[in-house]
Amino acid sequence: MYKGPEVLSFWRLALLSSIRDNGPDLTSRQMYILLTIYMSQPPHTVRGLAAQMQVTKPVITRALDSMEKLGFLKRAPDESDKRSILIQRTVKGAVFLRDFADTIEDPALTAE
Amino acid sequence: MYKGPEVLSFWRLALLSSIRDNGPDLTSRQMYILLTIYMSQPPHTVRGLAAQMQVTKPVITRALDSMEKLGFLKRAPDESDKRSILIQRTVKGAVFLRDFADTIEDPALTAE
DNA sequence: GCAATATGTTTCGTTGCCGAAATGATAGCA
DNA sequence: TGCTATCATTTCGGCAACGAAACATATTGC
Repeated sequence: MYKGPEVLSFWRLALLSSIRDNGPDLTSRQMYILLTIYMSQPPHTVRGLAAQMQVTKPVITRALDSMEKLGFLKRAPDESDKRSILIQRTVKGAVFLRDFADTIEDPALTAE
Repeated sequence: MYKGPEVLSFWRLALLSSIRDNGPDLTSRQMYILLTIYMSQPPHTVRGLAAQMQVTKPVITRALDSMEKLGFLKRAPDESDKRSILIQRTVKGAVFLRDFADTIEDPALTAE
């Protein structure tokens, strides 16, 4: 585990790599949602994410809109409760996260 | 060093803590600038940061405006070249970063 | 001294996110 | 059947960020 100044150093270099990477720059909330979809067990719903993050549901809806437009995830109807939707992964989203992990893990990849 | 999925897990939990923290939510660029001011040797100038981050100068100017308004840093004139400014630390900025480090280091701090 | 260059800021128009409130659709319950 | 609650979305006005270009000021070089 990183401790003290180390964690800030890591965070700083990771940010720099990601800033220079010229990919779509997601907000913290968008990034957290994306990571959750890919790293945590389904099902994922708007209300579930909103509760977890302690934000309102429109925040989730809008973040999903943005990332669905990018092709990083997709919505699917929940047949057992038609008020709900299920948020699902896409290949493009998986690739994006894989690249992101590589980028922040090894800052040299985007060094000048 | 974190590797593979680990780095994403760490990043995800750190984001969640920071989202729930109810502090000012800085953009990636703002956060990187702030970390640089506090962790890297002065002098720090607009042009220097812009070059480092590979962004345009207005991006830096506006980020400095935001964070100066928050009291996280201050501008000081460079007497040796009056076209330049020097970006300096503040107590409030140091406290913010210290809290941020604590928060992302120990997600339990903001657990429900 | 004066044109060319460099620094940081401001302006312009655009885009995107925010919270709060209202809406449409579905489900639960009596 | 109706009433209420829940889920997600949309709307509204406001705020903040973006890139590109123009700007004011200061410095450099001929």
